[in-house]
Amino acid sequence: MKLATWNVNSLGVRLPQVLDWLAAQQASGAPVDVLALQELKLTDDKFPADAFESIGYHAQWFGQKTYNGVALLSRTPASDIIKNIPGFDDDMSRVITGTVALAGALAGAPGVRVIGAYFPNGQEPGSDKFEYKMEWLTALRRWVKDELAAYPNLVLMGDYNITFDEDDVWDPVNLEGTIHCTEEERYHLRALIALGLTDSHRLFPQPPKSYSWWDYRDAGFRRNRGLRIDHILVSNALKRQVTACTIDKTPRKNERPSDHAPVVVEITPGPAPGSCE
DNA sequence: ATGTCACCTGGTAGGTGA
Repeated sequence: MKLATWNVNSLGVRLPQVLDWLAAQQASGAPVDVLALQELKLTDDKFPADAFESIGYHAQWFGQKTYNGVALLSRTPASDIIKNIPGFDDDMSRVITGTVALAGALAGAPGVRVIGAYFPNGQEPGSDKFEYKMEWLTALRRWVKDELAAYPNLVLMGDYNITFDEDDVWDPVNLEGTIHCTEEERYHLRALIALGLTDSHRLFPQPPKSYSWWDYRDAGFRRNRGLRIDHILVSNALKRQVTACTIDKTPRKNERPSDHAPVVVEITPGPAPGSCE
């Protein structure tokens, strides 16, 4: 089972690239089962559900004019949809959650709870937007704790706008303490991990200087001046079944690319707990 | 050393957010 997250920086602009990418994955023999999209930048009435349906995907979406906006695409329908963080009043569309069947699992096995999220950017430490980011992170953690208790198979993926540590930063010395790299943000990221989640990326050997975002300015991608801010966190129940995690830089080489690359995990259901190996 | 993109409003650019 393949799950992915991609901040497309305007689905209106990037739709052809998303369709192409999904088709290429399909052609490779390992189609994406679930894709979380961020920064749709379009209202719900403009969401191209037909285009996704025509290539075999169900969609759930939560749009917003100009900014934000998230969606979940899945090859089987998602159920129990939640938009944003329950109990946290927010006028931005940042989170969409649903349950999908665990492909390859035995019939009747519990599905996977998938949370797709576009974390606040935060602009700069000390700003109002940074304060909002901190409050949002606190609310997210409180809610994810409850979701984990209800759904042991859980994936939290999206654009976190936070690096874990210097390995996620192209210039850790000069960017220390700047947005995406502050101790306050990283505290919240570690606190999510402490709920019982694992960073899929670090379960496997990865190329050095692996990033998921490169600034459009200053030829950031060509010079690999990037940050790893897009993450796929998996619950402990799923961790043993994660068999791969990669950042696919291919779409970043397109004409008019998003500034983010998709991050992809493979989950291969093992034997049911208690069964003989 | 330098270097962007997308979207809005309200216009034939400027502002905002990232």
